[in-house]
Amino acid sequence: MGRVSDAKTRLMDAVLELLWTGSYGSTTIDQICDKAQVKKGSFYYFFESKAELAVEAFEASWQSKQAELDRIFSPMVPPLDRIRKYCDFTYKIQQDMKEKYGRALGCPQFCLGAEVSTLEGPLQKKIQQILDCKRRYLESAVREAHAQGLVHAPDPAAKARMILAYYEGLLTQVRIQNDVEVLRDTVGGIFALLGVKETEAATA
Amino acid sequence: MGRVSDAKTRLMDAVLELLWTGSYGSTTIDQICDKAQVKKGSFYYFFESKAELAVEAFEASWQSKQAELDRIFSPMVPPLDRIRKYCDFTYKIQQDMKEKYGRALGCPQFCLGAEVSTLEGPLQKKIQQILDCKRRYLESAVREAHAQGLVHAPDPAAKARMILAYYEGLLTQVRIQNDVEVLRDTVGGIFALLGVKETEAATA
DNA sequence: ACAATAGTTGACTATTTAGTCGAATTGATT
DNA sequence: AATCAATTCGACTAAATAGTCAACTATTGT
Repeated sequence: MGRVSDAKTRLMDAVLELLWTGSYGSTTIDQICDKAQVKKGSFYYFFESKAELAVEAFEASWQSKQAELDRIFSPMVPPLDRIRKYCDFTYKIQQDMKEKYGRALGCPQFCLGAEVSTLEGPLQKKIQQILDCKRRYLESAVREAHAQGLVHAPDPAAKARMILAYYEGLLTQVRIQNDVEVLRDTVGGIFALLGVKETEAATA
Repeated sequence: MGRVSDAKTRLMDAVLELLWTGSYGSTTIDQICDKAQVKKGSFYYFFESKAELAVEAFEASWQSKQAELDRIFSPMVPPLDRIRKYCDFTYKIQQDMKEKYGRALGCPQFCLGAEVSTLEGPLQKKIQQILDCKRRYLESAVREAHAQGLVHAPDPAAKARMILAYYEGLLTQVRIQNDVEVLRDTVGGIFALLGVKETEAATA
């Protein structure tokens, strides 16, 4: 019983947007409440701190993102095509955000991770966990590509780490330079890291 | 005439340390003043804001870093060796910082850039400028490696951007995971991006 | 020695931000 | 339609942070 509300969801949406378009440090609880149209009393009814809200918000948004990644990294798709699709997907998101906010925004997890990683605590843990998930998607694709003889990658986990570093590094450059075109040849770089032969790379 | 002081330098040292071990948003003017042993009145005597201090501090620290980079990227050194030396240099710094602060810290410019890039303004400009400088060091090495037939890189600027993305991405992972060993095979990844032949890579 | 200048100080105000609480309201359940 | 848990609200306090200023001090050049 009792009344129902989507205020919690609104708060989570608001914090995600504010963190992405700004930063953790620059985002205040008042700002979050304003954007979510929720009074501060209600904020503290649902969450005990900005950090706790951020953890729940990232967790929830990651859940829905995973659904898309499951499609992109489907075992039904040839492994190198998964990577191509992933790059296209990312590029589109960045374009949309630039359209929507007038600014390229990069990767929310990676940026937040860089900002809060010296604090320790549940938020930093959650970020680490999400980034590790991303790596494992890549790892599975690399492993299969290796098994199929498309690349030489006896240690797929290590290769995936390299790819993720490159990929997140590019996205952060996109944010810093406010230029989506930095992503232009993401796939090229990843394939170079994998040592994909030109002939394989050309295959659509 | 008048009295002399190194308070300005102390403030710049303090802010660099606080930004690196923490973040821009988490660093307050009071904290900076405490660490530098300078009273707030003096802070505002020298600087008009945290942002202005940060710009001057990054500029100064970059000046001294450039001296080291000029040595590492000396035209007297074979181009691929420059890259090797640069990676070693970076690895040592990260180790020292982990030793000193009990934490791996990554790249101060890149982390700060990711954090403040949506603000626009002189600080973000300064960061962009420094990162572009780094890219040009790499670019010159890539260009020469290409000229010497060590790699195929008809567009050295683009290759340098890729390398920088990978390199900064790794450093940020170092920070997020608090693990310097992520840098273990930095050179390997860079050479893969460059398409260095195994035989060339082996050359010491 | 002393004037001029560069730097220092602490005590102050103003503003922003976090966090609290009790009373009011709403809507699902019975 | 009565109940009551879930939620909302606003007005509050407390704390942290930014920023100001006039008086003070030390150093340097003449």
